[in-house]
Amino acid sequence: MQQELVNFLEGFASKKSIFVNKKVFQPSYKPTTILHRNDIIEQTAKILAPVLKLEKPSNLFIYGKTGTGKTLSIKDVTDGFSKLAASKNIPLKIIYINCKLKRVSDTEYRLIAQLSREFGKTIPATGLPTDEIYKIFFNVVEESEKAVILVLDEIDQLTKKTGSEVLYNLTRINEDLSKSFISLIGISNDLNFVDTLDPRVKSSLSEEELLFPPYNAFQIQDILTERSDLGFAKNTLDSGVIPKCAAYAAREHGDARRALELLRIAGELANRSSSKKVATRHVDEAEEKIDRDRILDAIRTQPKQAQAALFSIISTSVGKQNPIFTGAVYEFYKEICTKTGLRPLTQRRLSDIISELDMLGIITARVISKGRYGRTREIVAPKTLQTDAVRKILKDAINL
DNA sequence: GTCAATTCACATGAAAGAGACCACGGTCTAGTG
DNA sequence: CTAGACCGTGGTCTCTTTCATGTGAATTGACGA
Repeated sequence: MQQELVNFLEGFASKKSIFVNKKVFQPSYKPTTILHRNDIIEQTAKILAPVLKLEKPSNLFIYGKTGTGKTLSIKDVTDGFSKLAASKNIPLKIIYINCKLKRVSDTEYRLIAQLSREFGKTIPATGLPTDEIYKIFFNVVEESEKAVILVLDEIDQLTKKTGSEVLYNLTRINEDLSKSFISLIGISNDLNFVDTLDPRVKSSLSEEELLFPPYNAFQIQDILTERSDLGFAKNTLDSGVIPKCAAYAAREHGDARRALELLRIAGELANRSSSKKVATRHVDEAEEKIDRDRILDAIRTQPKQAQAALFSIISTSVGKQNPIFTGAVYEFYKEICTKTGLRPLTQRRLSDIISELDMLGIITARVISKGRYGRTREIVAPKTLQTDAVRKILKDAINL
């Protein structure tokens, strides 16, 4: 190892870290007190209360933007109920499922299979007819008298992919159950989600609704202060740091998760640059780094075809002032494919890939009409992507 | 000059196909007592 | 006789292709002033 590096590492090891407990900044960390959510937690608990008398509570629908404490608050409430039920011997089963998890619970089959697994059944990942799975699930619920509360986080992801069929079946399953019942709690980031639902599902799912408002800058400051007292060593934060993180996050619709991440990265950057304190400039750097990392990560994890498409986009737009269009990208893309031996996709598919890349925030693409000269997507690759480093990553990825 | 019709270059939708997984049940095979 | 290997069938899931339809404004061309 190079002497320089050794020196650095020695210095690094002997120096005191700014952090005393990094875990408190992780999204999975569960604080003992949840700030600024008391009233909502109380309401939720009241709605669910009948379950303790083995009466079916109303289905509950919860919405609010990301990082507004939805998941955290609900988990807090349900944990409370679980404990209470356990101490009073109430047969209550609370199942929390995140519908976004790929290959676990993002389709009808997988969701029901996952539910059955929660009851201790072993279900193959695929291979059985869907109604078979429903039967298994039904039987295991009906096996003994019990109350089931089903929390479906990111429920919008589920219906986006599979339609509202599943939800309809789940809300209706109570009609056939005699000993037990299932209450649904749906959580969604998408405020308009309910309106896109099938009306039958809509009315039964949202018997009760709760909205999690975004945190304002002061509330985020409270949260950050609380966490940093736990996570950072004493007197390692410049006074402006927390307000700045809070301000950034409040601007992005009050996302507390993001604020915490920002603070953590800023701390890490300060650590690495071996300064004794976290300064506001570290926050700026952190903001930039998060952005960059997110995009690079997204690029790296894309499937090959998408990478080839992105490479075509970047290559065609490099050195050009004007935005480029789908047709040009597709021409270039076909060339790339013949060069690399990749099977070229149809333009139809490429069009979808481009809009997917846009959704991921990697590029900007919007549909414009050029009148007589047709209708197409105007694609802009940000300057930060038009670097040799990015192109190299992509080139390697598609073996060019 | 005005206005509706036309036209371009794709976008967008729906449906269906291909191929990878997988479970299940039946048949065959080889090893065991 | 039996455990395990080996099909064939039928199911899900993801990624694509195929076919069909939609779309917004620049351009065109007819019309009237």
